[in-house]
Amino acid sequence: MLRRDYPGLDCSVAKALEVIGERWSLLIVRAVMHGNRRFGEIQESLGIARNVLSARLERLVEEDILERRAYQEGPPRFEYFLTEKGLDLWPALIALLHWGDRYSPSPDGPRRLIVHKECGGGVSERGTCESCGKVLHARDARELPGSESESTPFAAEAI
Amino acid sequence: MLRRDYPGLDCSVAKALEVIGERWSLLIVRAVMHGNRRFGEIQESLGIARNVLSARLERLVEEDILERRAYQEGPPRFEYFLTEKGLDLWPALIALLHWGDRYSPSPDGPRRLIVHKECGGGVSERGTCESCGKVLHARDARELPGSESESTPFAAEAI
DNA sequence: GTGGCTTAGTTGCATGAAGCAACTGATGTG
DNA sequence: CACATCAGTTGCTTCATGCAACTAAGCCAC
Repeated sequence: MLRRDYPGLDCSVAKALEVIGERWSLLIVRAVMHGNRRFGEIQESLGIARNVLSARLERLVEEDILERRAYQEGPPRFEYFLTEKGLDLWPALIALLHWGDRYSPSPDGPRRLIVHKECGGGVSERGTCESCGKVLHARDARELPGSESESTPFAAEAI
Repeated sequence: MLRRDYPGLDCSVAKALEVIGERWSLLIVRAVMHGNRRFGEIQESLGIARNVLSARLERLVEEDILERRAYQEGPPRFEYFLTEKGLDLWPALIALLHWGDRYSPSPDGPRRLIVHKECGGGVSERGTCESCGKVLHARDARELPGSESESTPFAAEAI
């Protein structure tokens, strides 16, 4: 990507893309929302090269989108959590997810179903609950297995 | 970016990013929404290298996000317009714009103001009208000058 | 009709990011 | 002691990006 910034552009979309527009960045955020917290988990779930993941995590922590917390001392080991700033990417992710679903659909329907924790209603393209109509945020939603089954807290204890 | 695809990832966000996740792609879509239709206009408004713009436009046309239309024969000249698929990126762009605005604010308030054409109300992070509450789409909104003044049809005649 | 201007690209080259595989370092297990 | 695990780091190759210069095709003025 040569440079990650877009010099001279006074545009909020460009500012956002300077932070999360690099290859893999947004997918890492999504992986963490999905419940992957450790280096190895994220690496495996995305199939990203380890050196690239290392660089991206460092930058995402620098940008205050992820937080790195030690979960043991022995050999120091860390987990990555989303900050508020990171969780606030949820509406953008939901919009992209719906767009991807609409225009590159998988043969067996939506790959994963995001639902409102409280009432179980589907989450619309705009991040609102299709059943109760509430405007949702990252912590209000969780992910259902869809076709694959795995761990499924969409930002459940993401903090 | 080496590869633009994310092989092996069964995720709608990844599918979306395979199409519009390359450096510059989303900014080109935004530039066209903003009213830039010609090669030179887009190039100048973004400061992108001409060969890269050429490659991106070709791909966006291939992916049916932009449509290339001749506006003269003499020396063949073209303009680029958004398709429905391209216009449907609006909610994602709005979400990113708000996120960028919140976390990389410009010193003099929002860089550009997006408003509901019909009633003049502001457009929320979710792409709804803050005044009348309607769920908006690309064609329902337009852009106000903000701090800079320029042409301002946010997808006004984007088709 | 020759030189210059505009528009929309294309070509060639230097740089640097991404991918891959192998390695490190600290620790825990049989 | 040998081996495995986890979280990276290092070295190397390949391909995308950015820059600048060039092409092409018509238009305009003198």
